[in-house]
Amino acid sequence: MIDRVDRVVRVVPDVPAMDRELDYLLPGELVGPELVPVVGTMVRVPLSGRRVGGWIVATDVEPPAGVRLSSVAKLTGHGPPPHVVELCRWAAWRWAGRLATMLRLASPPRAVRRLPRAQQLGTRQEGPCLEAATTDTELALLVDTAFARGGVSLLEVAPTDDPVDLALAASRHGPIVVVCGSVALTRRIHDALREAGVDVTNWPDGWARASTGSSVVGGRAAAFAPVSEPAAFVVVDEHDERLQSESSPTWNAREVAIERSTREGTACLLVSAVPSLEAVLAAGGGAERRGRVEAVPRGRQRSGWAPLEVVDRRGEDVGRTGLYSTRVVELLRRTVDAGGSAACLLNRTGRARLLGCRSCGALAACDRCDGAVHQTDDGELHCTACGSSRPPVCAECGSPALSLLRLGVTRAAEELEALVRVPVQLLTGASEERGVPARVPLLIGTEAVLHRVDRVDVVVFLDLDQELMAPRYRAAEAALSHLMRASRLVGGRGRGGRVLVQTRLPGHPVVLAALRGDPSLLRSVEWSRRELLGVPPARSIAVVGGAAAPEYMERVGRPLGVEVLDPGDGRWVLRARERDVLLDHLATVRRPSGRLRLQVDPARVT
DNA sequence: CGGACAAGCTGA
DNA sequence: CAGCTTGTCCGG
Repeated sequence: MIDRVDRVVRVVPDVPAMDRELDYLLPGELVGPELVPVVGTMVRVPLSGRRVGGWIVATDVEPPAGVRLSSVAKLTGHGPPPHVVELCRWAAWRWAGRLATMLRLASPPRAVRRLPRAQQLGTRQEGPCLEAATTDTELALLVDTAFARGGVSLLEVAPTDDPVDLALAASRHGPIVVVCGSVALTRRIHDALREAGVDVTNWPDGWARASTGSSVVGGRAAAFAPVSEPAAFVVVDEHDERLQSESSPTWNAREVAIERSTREGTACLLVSAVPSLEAVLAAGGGAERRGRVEAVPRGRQRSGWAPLEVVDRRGEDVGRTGLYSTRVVELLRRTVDAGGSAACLLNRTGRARLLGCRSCGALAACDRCDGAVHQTDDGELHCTACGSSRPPVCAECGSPALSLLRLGVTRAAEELEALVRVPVQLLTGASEERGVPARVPLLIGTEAVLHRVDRVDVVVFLDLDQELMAPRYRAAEAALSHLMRASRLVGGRGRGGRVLVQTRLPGHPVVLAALRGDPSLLRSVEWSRRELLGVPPARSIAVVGGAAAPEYMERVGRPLGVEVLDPGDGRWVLRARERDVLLDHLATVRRPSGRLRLQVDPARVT
């Protein structure tokens, strides 16, 4: 053994709340041929009387004077390679999180004592087998252009284009890292690549093999895969909100892939039928917002969008006709009679979101806190604000006769059954059975329908306005992505299916974009709106909440170039035109002890 | 995070 | 004043 002399290493303990780096002696006898300590290696170290896990983040460091160093207790196994540790540092800065949190994401689920031998060159099957699997020349051309140009590319595809074909086309250029928000899709892509003879592993189970040069397919954390020099990072359905973590740090896999490809000089392919503004900007959009968007041929894109029928409800007496216009009832009847299937969408759970008294006209409110109440499936009136429940009678006059002013999907299902006179299946996020429900002629549900159903002939958005006007800054993009998914379900223009929307906003850019099958029609309008509202990606924001928020905000102070908004509800919003200005400042602010919720560029600001 | 230790509350 | 809870500090 060359190195019997104890060295000093710097370790990040796996205690995110600490957020510190500590130095330890590394006894020479721990170092064996299988596991040589480098930056990223996972260790166990003593920390105030106990042992905790951690990561080496620097070797051969000069320890500060006057501290008695403890020794590393154990080398646990391989960890994220040095360049991924650096990426984690960046991500911790980018989303004002702790390094240990990001390192956890990038680490194997179980200790990896030894790495499998790298695949021999030539073991990977290539050539004819793979070429045969990639029959889609238009997608292949799109991918080849992106590779030829390098850097970050946005590939705007049709709703009906299969990400599997795109991944196949990309993997002709070498090992790739595929990141997607949907687990089901992850499996499909992985299986298809393996079928085509690609050496591929899924994240994070195949963590160890990922570091030996194979392709990787996984969920959002796959952006931290321990690969070196892949041919490309491919972010599938880059607009998918599931690519972002809802809890802080609110890191986004698309942004991680973009940063990583820039650092490592590899290509990054952002794929979507409804590109986010973030992707357009990253692909070199600049001020004109056109970006280097590589789109499939216009005709192909258009034909991937289903024919859209817009039912303008402005002229109707909606108070009388309710949720179902005569046109919708007619279409559903005809579809079911012809042996087809239809799905209705209503993004409101329970029986009713808003109720009024039939005798005195009062709006139903909570008798404890005056908050809004909604009627749950069991008929009770439930208050979201204070959590109390009461029987469905008017709080003002005691009358049990309540009218349902805004229906929830449970009640909507009952009405639909009465109108069309066929059994209706209800499907919500709470519905238990996983996977695809039995094929039924008529289905009603929340957004879950779009994710859990494979194919239908007709999709009806009963209340598109609710989605268009939702108080979330991404509402318009989200609504368009729902319409896109609906197009996918009915199979685009060619299969005889259709999508129908009921709306009072027939001229809304989202509706126009879906009608023309051209998502770019939303982009410029949306950009101006984000500018106006001062939200991402036009501005960088940080939402500060939790018990320790006031003290944190005191420490934040009034930094130059950062706007501080105090809505007065114990939460603050920090806003900056220059992202670096905001994040560099946040990086200098010491967190107070206590609960602090810090969300940088969250998907919603509520 | 979790242990150590200090400061504050309670009961006889 | 013991015995317990609550708060604050700090770790190599």
